[in-house]
Amino acid sequence: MNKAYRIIFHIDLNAFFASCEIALNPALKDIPLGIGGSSGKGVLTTANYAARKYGVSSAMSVGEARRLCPQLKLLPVNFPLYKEKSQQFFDYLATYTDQIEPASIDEGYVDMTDYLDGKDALSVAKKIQSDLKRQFSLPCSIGIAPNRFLAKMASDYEKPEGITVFRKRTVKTMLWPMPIEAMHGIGKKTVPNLKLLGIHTIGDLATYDDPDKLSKFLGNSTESFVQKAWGHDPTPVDASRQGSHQSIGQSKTYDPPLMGYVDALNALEALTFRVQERLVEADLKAKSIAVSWRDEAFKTTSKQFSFSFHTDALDELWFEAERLFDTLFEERPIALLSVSVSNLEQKDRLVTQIDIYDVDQYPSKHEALEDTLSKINRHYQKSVLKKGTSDDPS
DNA sequence: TCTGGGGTCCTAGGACCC
DNA sequence: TCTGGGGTCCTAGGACCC
Repeated sequence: MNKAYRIIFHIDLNAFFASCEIALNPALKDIPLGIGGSSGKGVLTTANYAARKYGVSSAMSVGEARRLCPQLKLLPVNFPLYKEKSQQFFDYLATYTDQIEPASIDEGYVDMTDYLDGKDALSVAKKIQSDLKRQFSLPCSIGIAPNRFLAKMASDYEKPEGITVFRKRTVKTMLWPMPIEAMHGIGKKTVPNLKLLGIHTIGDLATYDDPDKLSKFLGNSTESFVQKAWGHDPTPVDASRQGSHQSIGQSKTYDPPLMGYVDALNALEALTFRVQERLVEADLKAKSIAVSWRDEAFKTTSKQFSFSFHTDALDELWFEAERLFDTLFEERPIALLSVSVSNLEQKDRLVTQIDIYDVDQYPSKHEALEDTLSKINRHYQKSVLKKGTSDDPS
């Protein structure tokens, strides 16, 4: 960990959901395949490369995909399968080093510096690529570079199944000619703004001479974007992020939209239930909960509440979810509902703050629970009452 | 061609504290 | 009667990513 020069791999599984389906059923390999939207609505999460030849891509609506490729085969999302394949992928990487930072279900940064220790990076990358294909039927692209940003850009350079090395000294010849929209972190809202400044390539961004104008569009991140355009990225691979969460959320699109309060509340309950389940599975407790909904014009409204404590209790989460929803509810169609918890803490790292009850004091666990619930309810009524009067001008 | 479901991080204003 | 400067936390919304 003390070498000045680091060698980072960014490994990206190609057309991941589709590749998982093909691993399960190899006959699908050469058939144009889309994952998601199998109800005939919605968008595709993934398209395999046979479908991409027709211009079909991820996030495309099923209608348009069908228009481009009428024979497209659609499969529903099989998330448990993808989780399993993802686990195989990261377990395999762990045979090299523990310096792995997952970036999503199908990609990760790996600091290979210590492992390589003089070995040829390109040969190792080739072995990783062929092992993943042979053992798990997972095709991938690999970027090799001295930092995370360059490694990410390198893995994008050739897809599918490419291996690309980005060096500091090739930044001007390989990175700079790339269009600005290819830069990781620059999205479709920012691109037109940058083009207005005459910035069309990553090189244009690197050499732009008016940082004040830039920061109008890039804010506090201006410096870091410009540094990245020069091939600099000091952010280390952070292995502690393995399996960690900043938030856990469940959302669902309703088509047709939900119309009434009761239907919406039922839907909200199901979402809250799942969130709580996942929270418990992850051994976490949350301090904040948020409810949001989207109307038919795609406008999203949200409301959030922070407890004075961390919790994973369904009654507490549901009480707040429902209350938040009540303050948001309007008699209008609801196209999407979402419940999410954040401000998470590992359960075993939390000290029990209040000893609410001592089971031994009570004749039965049931009575203990009843008493606790009524305490909690009183607590909530008080806090709601307080909140209700806080706008009072007196 | 209308727009899934899972996330992360940033921004800006306000409350509150010292 | 007017009112600094620094810091933290909270909230709503938005950009971006896969």
